[in-house]
Amino acid sequence: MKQDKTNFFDLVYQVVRLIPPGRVSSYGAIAAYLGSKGSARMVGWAMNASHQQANIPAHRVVNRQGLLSGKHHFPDPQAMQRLLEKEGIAVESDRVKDFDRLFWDPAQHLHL
DNA sequence: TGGATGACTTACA
DNA sequence: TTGTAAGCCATCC
Repeated sequence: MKQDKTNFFDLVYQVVRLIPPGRVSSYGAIAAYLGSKGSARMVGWAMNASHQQANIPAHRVVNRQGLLSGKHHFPDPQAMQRLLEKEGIAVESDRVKDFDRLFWDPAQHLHL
């Protein structure tokens, strides 16, 4: 692809794609991995564009509180929770249970 | 060019 | 604990 606009999205896609099944990550963690800690909003923005991208498990990306803040942006709000539960992630009240335990930090696993 | 928006985060009361 | 305010950077009009 061209990517002449920015590779920021592409970087986000790669990180999200690297999230292993049964694990979740946060916008801030991805943003921090990309080098812009305060650009957590951009990660969400990139996720918005990820809908046109394949193999982007956006359902594994939640906010710092473990809330499925992006579920409303899915074709079906319940699809996100269903996918998470299908991978073995417990979801309670739109919130990931044991989020601290299931949290997957890209900078930590990618050995940045 | 500039203001407004956004799937966030942190800090303070 | 919950609510409000500011910061952050890229995109859109």
